[in-house]
Amino acid sequence: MFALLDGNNFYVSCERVFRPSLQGVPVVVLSNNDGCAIARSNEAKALGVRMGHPWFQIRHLEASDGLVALSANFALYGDMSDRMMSLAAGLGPTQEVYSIDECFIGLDGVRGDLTARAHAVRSRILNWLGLPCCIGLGATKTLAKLANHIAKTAERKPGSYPAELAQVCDLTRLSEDAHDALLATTDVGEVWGVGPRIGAQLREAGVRTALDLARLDTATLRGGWSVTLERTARELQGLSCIDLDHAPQPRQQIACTRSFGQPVTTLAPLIEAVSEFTSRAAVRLRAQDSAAGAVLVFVRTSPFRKSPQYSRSVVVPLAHPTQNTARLVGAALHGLRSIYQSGYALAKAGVMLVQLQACLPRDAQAGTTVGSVATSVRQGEFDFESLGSTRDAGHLMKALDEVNARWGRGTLKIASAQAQMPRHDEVATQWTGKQERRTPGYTTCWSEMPVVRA
DNA sequence: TCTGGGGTCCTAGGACCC
DNA sequence: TCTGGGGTCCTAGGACCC
Repeated sequence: MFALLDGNNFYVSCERVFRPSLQGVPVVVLSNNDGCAIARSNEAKALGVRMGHPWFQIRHLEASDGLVALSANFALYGDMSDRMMSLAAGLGPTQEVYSIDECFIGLDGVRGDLTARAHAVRSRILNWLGLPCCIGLGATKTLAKLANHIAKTAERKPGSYPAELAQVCDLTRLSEDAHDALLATTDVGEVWGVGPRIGAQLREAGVRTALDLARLDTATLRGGWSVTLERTARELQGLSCIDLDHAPQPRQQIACTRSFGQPVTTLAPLIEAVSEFTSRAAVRLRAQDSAAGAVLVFVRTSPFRKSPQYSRSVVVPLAHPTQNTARLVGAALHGLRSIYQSGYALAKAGVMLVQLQACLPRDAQAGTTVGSVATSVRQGEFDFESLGSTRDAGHLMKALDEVNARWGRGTLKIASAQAQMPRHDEVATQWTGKQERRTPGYTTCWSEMPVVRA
């Protein structure tokens, strides 16, 4: 048996904790570059603002309806998330943090009234942190997700579901008939694992509700769709197929990509941006103690513009897997130069560290054999391993990460990119995304902490 | 004028092998 | 005109998630 706890309109709720005047007001939080709405208060949803709605299409609501838009403050949301997850963990013995605003809790072995327990945890999170959340309980993860959807919808749209299911919905307490009746009033597209495409296909085939999907037979599911959807249908029937993942594996790839604040037409700002993206990805690479076997770089124009389109990517293999920022940046810039072409208004670039593997012991890492060099030369791989001593680089990276953790990101930077060009402020501001509505780092920056006056 | 970022899994099809 | 069968591995693309 599982619970799914999910923060309501999470980013907006985090902002409201520190600006109570935003309660009851339509609020959206915008994505990087102030591009799209990625979180919406209930009032903003009522105005018709969709998830991912481009800001330029809804900004007129600022004047007409008092819509407030804020730039995303991920440092704040991450910190508030850590606090919420700590309190959520009190619900049961095992926890899977599924995303920044939700977690699954394994409830096996928990005695007593689980519904009451869920209400208590929900109240604690609201009282101690100021964050509203909803909790769903079900026999499987998919049913817990569905229960959470019902708990949220019952709260937000009175009359859509029985009022007693608002905030905390425990499907395991219901009779079979009541359980089925709820599934029969839930659109199939609300089921976890059913997206827009599969949802449309299912409706086309006459499968309109969660109950319809639960009752589809195996042959139809495998023939018409995939094992993934079959698993989802089993889970809806109460047969647990997806385990709690309380010890997540290291990531298989690490990406850092950004849209630019303004179109970029020259190489210099690209070099700076790609160096920065690679450095950020490398920090996360070392945090999970992995090494990358290759670096992917891409640049592209905006698909929304009529101007000439250009989109290229390249994978640069490394002679040896590494977690050294200098080598990763070297590979990334090598790739960038190979795909860069002047004459285009580039809107976005990114770096992905791929072919990740667990870091080798230091001794094995330091060894470069004649045979491996010969192989890499023959295969045309670029040997960035020769850029510096591996043994010293490990200590250097550790120092780099510690200094930046202590004094803030960017205190120490790789100079390789900047050394090749004069430093002009306009170079940086060209690729840096817009963040015109950022709130303070209330809980993550000493100088921006809220001040309470008696 | 202005349209996010970061992941995972599954499958089909091509390359290659015998 | 006529062109096997079976297997593995890899990759690109599609679909999903938040």
